[in-house]
Amino acid sequence: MDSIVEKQRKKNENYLKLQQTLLVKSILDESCILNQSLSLIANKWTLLILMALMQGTKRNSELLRQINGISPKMLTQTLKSLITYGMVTRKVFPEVPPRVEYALTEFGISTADPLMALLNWSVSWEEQVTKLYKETFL
Amino acid sequence: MDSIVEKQRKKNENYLKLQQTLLVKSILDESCILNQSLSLIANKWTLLILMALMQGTKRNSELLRQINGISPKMLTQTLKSLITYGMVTRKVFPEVPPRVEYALTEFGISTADPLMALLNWSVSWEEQVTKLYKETFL
DNA sequence: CGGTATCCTAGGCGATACTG
DNA sequence: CAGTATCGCCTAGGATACCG
Repeated sequence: MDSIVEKQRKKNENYLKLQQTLLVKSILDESCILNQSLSLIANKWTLLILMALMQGTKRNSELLRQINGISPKMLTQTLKSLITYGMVTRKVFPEVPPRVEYALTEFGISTADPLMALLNWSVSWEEQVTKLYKETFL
Repeated sequence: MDSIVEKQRKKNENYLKLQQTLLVKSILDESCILNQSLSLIANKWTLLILMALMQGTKRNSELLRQINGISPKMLTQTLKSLITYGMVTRKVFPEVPPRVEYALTEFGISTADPLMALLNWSVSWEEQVTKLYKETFL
């Protein structure tokens, strides 16, 4: 575990790095690289599917059961886009009844990095975030 | 700079950490903490405003000029939500003509952590991300 | 200068029903 | 089991015009 001082140092480091990056890359544009990547993963179910598949290969029905509230349509739809993104692979077994397995590609697995950072941030500001979410969206 | 081997180790670490977290926290829900925090920052202009303010205190007109494509309405609207989120402060100077300055709070600055992680990921998969973004949204 | 108010549209998302 | 097809809502976001 990092000490508090260490965490503070890291925080300022990232703050300064972002400032520098701003000067180098033109990212104050609606199609900046940050918005581009966000638009790929910031959908209602994308995260949840990625997270579920981090546990390993899963079938359609497993995902349907484990992801709370998702409909078959949205599951298929989101999986489709994840496949075209190259984040998920789809493997069909020619059996009766049919069996289809979904798994993460290397690209899909790589999303664990930003997601972990977001999770760490979310947890360290959890009270604030949850309060705001409730007030704003519920 | 980390070596390639070191980067690979870190990647697997995050992958495994996420797996473990899944077991502990119930995050396969549409109001999981990850989706909650994403819903706060994953809007079209939120990121850009946060990034712009990482450079320091700014006036309304400065933001309007620096953020490519944003309309006055969306700037005000997004700033408002950022203020209720406690990420941005608004300071009015009683002058003529009026002057208003926006700055990041500690909470706002803290978003540099997940944003930096997302930026690192975006850059290391830039070719892929940009290609997908173009195909999907343009 | 720094906002509001009003109207409008595209598309994300849901519900329901049907197929191989 | 693992999908498609259809319809329809709702709201984020844009255009435009008007205050203090």
